[in-house]
Amino acid sequence: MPSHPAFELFVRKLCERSRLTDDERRAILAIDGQEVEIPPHRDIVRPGEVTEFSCLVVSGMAARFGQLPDGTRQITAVYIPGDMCDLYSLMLPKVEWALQALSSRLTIIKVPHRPLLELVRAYPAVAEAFWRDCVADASILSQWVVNVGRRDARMRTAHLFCEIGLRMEKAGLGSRTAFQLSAIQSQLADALGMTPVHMNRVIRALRQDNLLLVQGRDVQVPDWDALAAVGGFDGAYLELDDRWRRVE
Amino acid sequence: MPSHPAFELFVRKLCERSRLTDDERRAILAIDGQEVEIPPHRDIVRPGEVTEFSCLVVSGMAARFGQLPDGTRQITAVYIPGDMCDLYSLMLPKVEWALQALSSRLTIIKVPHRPLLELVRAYPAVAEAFWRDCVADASILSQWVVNVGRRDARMRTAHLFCEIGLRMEKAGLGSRTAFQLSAIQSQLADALGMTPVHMNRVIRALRQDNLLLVQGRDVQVPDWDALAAVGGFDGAYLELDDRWRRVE
DNA sequence: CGTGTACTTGAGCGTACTCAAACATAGTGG
DNA sequence: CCACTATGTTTGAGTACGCTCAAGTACACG
Repeated sequence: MPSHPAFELFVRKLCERSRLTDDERRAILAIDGQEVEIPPHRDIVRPGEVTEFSCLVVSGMAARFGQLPDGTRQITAVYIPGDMCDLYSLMLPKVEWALQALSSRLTIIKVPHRPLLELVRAYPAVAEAFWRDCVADASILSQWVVNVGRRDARMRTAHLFCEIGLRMEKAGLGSRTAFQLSAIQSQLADALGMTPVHMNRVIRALRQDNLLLVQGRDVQVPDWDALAAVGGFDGAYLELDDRWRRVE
Repeated sequence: MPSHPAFELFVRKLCERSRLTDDERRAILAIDGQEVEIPPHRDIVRPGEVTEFSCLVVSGMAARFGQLPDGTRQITAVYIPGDMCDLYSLMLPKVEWALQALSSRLTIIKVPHRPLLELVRAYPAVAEAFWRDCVADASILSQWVVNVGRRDARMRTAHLFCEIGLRMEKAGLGSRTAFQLSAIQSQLADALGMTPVHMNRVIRALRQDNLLLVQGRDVQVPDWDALAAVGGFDGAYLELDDRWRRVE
């Protein structure tokens, strides 16, 4: 019986960073959960909640965000198919952020914590692989702070599109120069710490410079190196290759 | 033979979030490393480097930061005594950030990865405790993004001082209303994504409102609740209590 | 007593914000 | 087939927060 494609994608990503035996891989693929469709604007998990599952993205995109008392939101992570959102919660089930659909159509698999915990306790190598996945997520988060804190709106935007493009390409969902982005401008603004109006102007400016063409879902990058230069982008932080992984 | 106080502090922090047996605690305390003093403005680790140790802060403060091509810096984490900086690097030895002294006097213990790895492989509960520590660090990082992305300079500053105060108090290094901060204004500016000049004005304004008194190393908070209100601070994200930790 | 480091203050400017409205586009029901 | 509605994008005008450049002050240290 073939396992779910999203799990295959997830395991493939893990194996890019960690060395897993066939046995361990099979053990991960044996896990399953409830596949659900999430309507837009509804929280999958809410801040302060104690969760009992992590979410594997099947199709569409999800985002993790923090919220201020006045309702202002800041997206702190974007998840694409094959990403296990909130793997963190396996170690700290009380989450301090919200998880929401970014796209109008999001399908996820709710993976219960219990079998995941049994898995990491049976296979230490899997525990390390999951831990490493969390660390890679934190590496992206760290870059996000730099992005929001020290780059201007134009650089920030270019940087985000480079990151998402590269991640989509690595996941086999289009190329870095042409992919589907299921997020509207005001959500991008929430990710980059700016207002929707200004977001619009920046995207427009990038389009006029022929650096970035966003039309509805479709994103096209005529000259990727140029966009990367504008964003000061260096993809090393994504930790997507295993050249320097510990192998002992 | 008594172990180093910094290790005691580290283990105490771990135990606030994770359940460890005496045996496991002793195993962690048995680790040691080289104690070194780090002069200011010198990197402990540099981006792109492959590290072979993590750093346990003994005294003073350290910071992790990202750097832009033009040399602009953004601090993404602040570490106080008892914190194991860069525990991340145990899983991903090639680091994408720099680690530097924040204070003029920083003493750390360079803890080699090898014994740490042997430890986590011998004691799965220790691996989980370390993993959980990384997740808590990421929780702080996530809040940092919200702080820099969506709060104005005044809120941001108040929030940072609330966070550091609370962490210092929990570590037994002063109270949230009176502690020693070994960072200069331009470093605070690097942490909050603003210029040193503006940082100065904001601190000054907070002082005039009798919310925050910073004088040299000394930080005093006349009315902590008021400062927390200004910063919209809720300490839950620090994950410093174990009420909701998984105990199974 | 000179030098270096950190802090303080001032003036002018620009990026990004706010408020507001117009314009697409797609879906829905009469 | 055309209002009608909802959602998202685009544009304009005015404002302000935080930046830059620049100078001056306080204090520690050799």
